[in-house]
Amino acid sequence: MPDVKHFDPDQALDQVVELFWRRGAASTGVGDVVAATGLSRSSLYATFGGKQELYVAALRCYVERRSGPVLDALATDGRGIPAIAAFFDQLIQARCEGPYARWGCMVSNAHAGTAPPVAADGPGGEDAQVRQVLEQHHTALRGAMTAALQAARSRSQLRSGVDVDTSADVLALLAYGVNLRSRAGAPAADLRTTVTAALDSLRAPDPLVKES
Amino acid sequence: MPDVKHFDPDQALDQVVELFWRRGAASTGVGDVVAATGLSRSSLYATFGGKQELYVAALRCYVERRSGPVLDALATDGRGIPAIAAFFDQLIQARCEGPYARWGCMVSNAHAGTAPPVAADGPGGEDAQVRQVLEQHHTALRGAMTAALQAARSRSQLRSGVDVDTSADVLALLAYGVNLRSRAGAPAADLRTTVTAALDSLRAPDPLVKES
DNA sequence: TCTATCTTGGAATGGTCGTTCCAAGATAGG
DNA sequence: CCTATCTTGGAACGACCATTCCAAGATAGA
Repeated sequence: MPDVKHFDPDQALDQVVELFWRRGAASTGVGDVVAATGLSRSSLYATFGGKQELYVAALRCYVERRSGPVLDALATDGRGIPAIAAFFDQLIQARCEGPYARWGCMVSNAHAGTAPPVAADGPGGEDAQVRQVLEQHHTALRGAMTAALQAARSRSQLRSGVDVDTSADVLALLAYGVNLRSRAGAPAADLRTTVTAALDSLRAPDPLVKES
Repeated sequence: MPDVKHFDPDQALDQVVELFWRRGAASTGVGDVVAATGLSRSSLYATFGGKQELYVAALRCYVERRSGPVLDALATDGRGIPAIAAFFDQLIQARCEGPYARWGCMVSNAHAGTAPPVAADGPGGEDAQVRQVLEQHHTALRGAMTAALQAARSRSQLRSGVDVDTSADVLALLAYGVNLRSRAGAPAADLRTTVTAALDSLRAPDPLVKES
């Protein structure tokens, strides 16, 4: 009997993601969302709730549809260190060129744009859901790095003494740094040099087949 | 003949720094600044100009008075890797405990809270001054890391094959990651383990004095 | 086709934003 | 003490904010 929605919420959410990703939650008004999606305020509020819920939905959408596939690819890629290098190459390219150049990572941006977790800030805290998504994403990132490093270990690509778990943490923090600096305009070449150095520090030296 | 200011602008700026540092520029209103400093709007605007100029002044103040001394200490400390380890220890402690716990780093936060540098965004861009401070701080951070690593090299603390400049970049990006993750609530112990692993990957292995 | 039910456009609301303005207060050279 | 000049408190302003509301439109089962 009832009427049906005149738009696709998933597609609308994709546009909202791009807004919040580029400009951040605090600097983006509901009016901007209305203008970008073409929806009316009524549909927006009926479908997603208020601005905060819309932001959380967009952040979840980013994690699931943008980060998720890339991290899954890294986690299941069995090549080891080359897979990690490819991941960072792809990351730096996306952060510095193309339609999302200089937008950073929506999750990294959210780290800085979300209120700090103060004590006695029970699950009622407005940003508690945001922090939960941040934690979920961090776990996924760490997990993907760990899997890739385990593959590297099993292929004897790792220098002796390299610990897989803590090295995964180092690479994860490095990714946050890349995301942050790319948003400020860091040259892609610099970022590439830096992550290459980090990966080289994990790699086992070539079994000296050639020397010059 | 004229009247003289009834307050100390430098001290007021310190309070403003704490506001913008904790809550970010977009989420902090001029009313909040008035409440925190006790100044009137008139004095505020007469002394610092509008909100954006006030934020830039606060960011510069943070870089000069908070980051500056710590980076200088790192750059002139001649101990090498122990100096870098001490720097990160101090950083993580400040980021996770005490009065500024979970505030992150104001500069790192600014990376995410500032509009991306779009093309044809001449020096008139509103956030151009912010990005300039970001770049200045990044250069100082890199420089301090480089100096410390050079000290480490001259003390033969570095593994052979470690490049000082690119390793400095890696450590700088790592610091951004620490700042970001600490704001989201990352445990200090985890961060410490991670940076220790990163430093270990640079360190030359102990001249096997003992084996077990 | 009729109608109950949902959606949609857009006006309206109360609050907050950054900024301006001015009368009253404070200062220090004359 | 006087007064030119700056500072201060706080009211006032228009723009914008997130949110609500309602009449008009669209839908699909009966």
